Amino acid sequence: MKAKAEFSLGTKPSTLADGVFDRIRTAIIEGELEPGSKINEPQLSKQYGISRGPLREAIRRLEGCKLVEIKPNIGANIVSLNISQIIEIYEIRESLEGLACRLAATNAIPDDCFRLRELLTQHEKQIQSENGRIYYQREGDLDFHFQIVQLSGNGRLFDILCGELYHLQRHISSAKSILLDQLNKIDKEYN
Amino acid sequence: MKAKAEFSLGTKPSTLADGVFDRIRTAIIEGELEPGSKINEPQLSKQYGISRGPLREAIRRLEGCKLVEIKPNIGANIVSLNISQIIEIYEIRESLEGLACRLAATNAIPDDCFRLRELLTQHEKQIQSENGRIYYQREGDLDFHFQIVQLSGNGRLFDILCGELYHLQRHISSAKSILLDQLNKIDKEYN
DNA sequence: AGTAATTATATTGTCAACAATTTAATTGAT
DNA sequence: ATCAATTAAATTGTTGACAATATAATTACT
Repeated sequence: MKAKAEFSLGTKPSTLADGVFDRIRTAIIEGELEPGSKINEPQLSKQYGISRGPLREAIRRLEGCKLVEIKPNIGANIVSLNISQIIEIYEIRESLEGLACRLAATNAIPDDCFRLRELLTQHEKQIQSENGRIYYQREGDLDFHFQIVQLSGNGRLFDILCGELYHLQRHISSAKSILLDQLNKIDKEYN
Repeated sequence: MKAKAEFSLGTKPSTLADGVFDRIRTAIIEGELEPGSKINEPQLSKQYGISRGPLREAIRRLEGCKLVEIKPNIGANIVSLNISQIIEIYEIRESLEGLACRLAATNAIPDDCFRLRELLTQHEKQIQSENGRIYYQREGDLDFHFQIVQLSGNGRLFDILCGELYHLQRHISSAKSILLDQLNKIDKEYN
């Protein structure tokens, strides 16, 4: 009887906390929120037009993805990885993607192999056309790995790699490209 | 000037959310909260004497550890693993503990090796005395693995194994022992 | 009686206000 | 002027109330 149902098409109805979680996550991954910077709850809640309650829940979910670090009574900071921490991630990827490949190899049917090969050639083309520069910071790089992990059939492996490590990977990449941009600017100024 | 500082010794002052997170986590791991059961926020908040705000944050942290699963507008359930999911965890442990061993082997100094050996003999004794029954459901089982992961020097590896997989491991073990207890009871009734 | 619709209850989601703590600014002393 | 102590501001932590949604119970109908 009531006048509701304004939305109807494609808009997922999940909670505010989940929605803002997604938005902040991409903001972190894209480098929009600077690594190491502090999260200001009043500011962010105003920016996203929600209350601090759901925002704090979103931050706790981000903590679960290892994208922010929360210190009691002090606040949350966007994660910032030093070189040794990046190496740590690569060590784990090295191990887990080996596992993923092994499992995928036993699961894949011919059609899967075909699509993988197709993806590879497609990526190759992209690398050639962009001279390899932009490619690695976009999601494209991880597509191939992503597919293999999915073929492994191990859901938890998927969670760890695709739900955590790959995000950090992209976070690193964008942080790296931002640094490169800054270096380029400095170069220009001093020329 | 004010009369405060009632606590003084050993009581960590962190937030309510963190405290209740710890308590619920051990409750889950110990099997006190039945796998698959629903989390009732009003009930739990009353039980732990806190408001629903920090409780919800604790639940979100538990989600990060993969100990509960949250469905929007429905609620959180204690995680319940079927056999194939347990196998998934073992596959990952197999891979990551291999990595941990490799790294630990390059880092360990003679003293570390000595302590590891000591731990092993100690565990062996415990297994003999308890006939191997109680041992595996206690933390003791994971001590040795825990030490090796620490020696690996890879902090993120530590997080994944000790912060998530080992907890689930203990969760599984206690769930298993509870099932065994129930079977024993049934056996007795029918004797 | 069985099932669909409707009402009632309970639970989750969200908000705004208050308390506690930390950080910044100000004051005062050496 | 420098540094410590004190006050002020801002931020985090917590709570209780209200809105929205889902579950349970009741009623009405075939």
